[in-house]
Amino acid sequence: MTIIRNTVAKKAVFEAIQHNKTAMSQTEIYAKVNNICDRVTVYRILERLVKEVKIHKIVNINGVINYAPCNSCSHEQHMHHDHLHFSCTTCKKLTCISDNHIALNIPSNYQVAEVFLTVSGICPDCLIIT
Amino acid sequence: MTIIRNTVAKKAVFEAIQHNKTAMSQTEIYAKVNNICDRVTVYRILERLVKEVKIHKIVNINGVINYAPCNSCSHEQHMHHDHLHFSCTTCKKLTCISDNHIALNIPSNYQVAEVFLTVSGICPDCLIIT
DNA sequence: TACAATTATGCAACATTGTTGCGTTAATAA
DNA sequence: TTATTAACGCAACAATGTTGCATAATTGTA
Repeated sequence: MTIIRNTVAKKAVFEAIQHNKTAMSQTEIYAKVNNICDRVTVYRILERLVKEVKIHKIVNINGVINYAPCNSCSHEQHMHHDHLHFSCTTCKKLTCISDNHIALNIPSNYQVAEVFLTVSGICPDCLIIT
Repeated sequence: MTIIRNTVAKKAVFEAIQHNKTAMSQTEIYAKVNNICDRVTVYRILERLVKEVKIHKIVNINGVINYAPCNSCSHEQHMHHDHLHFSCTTCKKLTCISDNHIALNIPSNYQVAEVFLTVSGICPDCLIIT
């Protein structure tokens, strides 16, 4: 059994994700914990936090992977609840709107792990500017 | 007004996408139309086909953009119907399962363009192997 | 507190995916 | 058949993510 270490960089990365309104990409996270560690380390920390189910991955409509805190969901819930996300085509920000419970009709020969629901469009902030 | 040209490479790319069961990435599409054109040209053709609403983009859970034919949906429908996709964590293949009509609760200050519904897990083919 | 075990890190180098500029080629209308 | 210009090829670049390996740092235990 491996021992999980709570390093300075890991704490910083986790807090950065927790205190942000929108989901962040590795680039944004790296910028926020500026100089605390190498960029590769950020990738490895994110990988570990996902494995520990403290954060989760969401892909925005451009294919960039974003990370959001995994509050309000226990380990068991995590695998089956439905995330509703908004991916802004203007500012590229990814926002978790809420948890929606959606009835899906998935053939029984598919083994479902997670459900991602992403809505693209223009977010309130960008609508104001335009 | 710009004139749309139907080139040899464009036809080949479109047919490759249409005749495939699963959605394909640029890399897979380029391999399938082998030597017919440059890799950059494939990107540009895909961009045009999306604009012409002949194919649509879907992002798999790893952030790779995939392309699927846009059958059974007119230009107007396209922007508003809900695509149900399965993204396999094993083989990375992206499959369109069906069109589901889903009731979403999106705050009115968000301007919705498209809805993407992706389910991750293990597809039937990979379940057999394991 | 000091030490040992091993997790986590930094650096360098690489892989993949996607983009841009520009000169040339080829599809289409007249 | 020719003119117009959309589409292409090539080269170079940019962004994102990955791997290997030597070194540093965390944590349980003595």
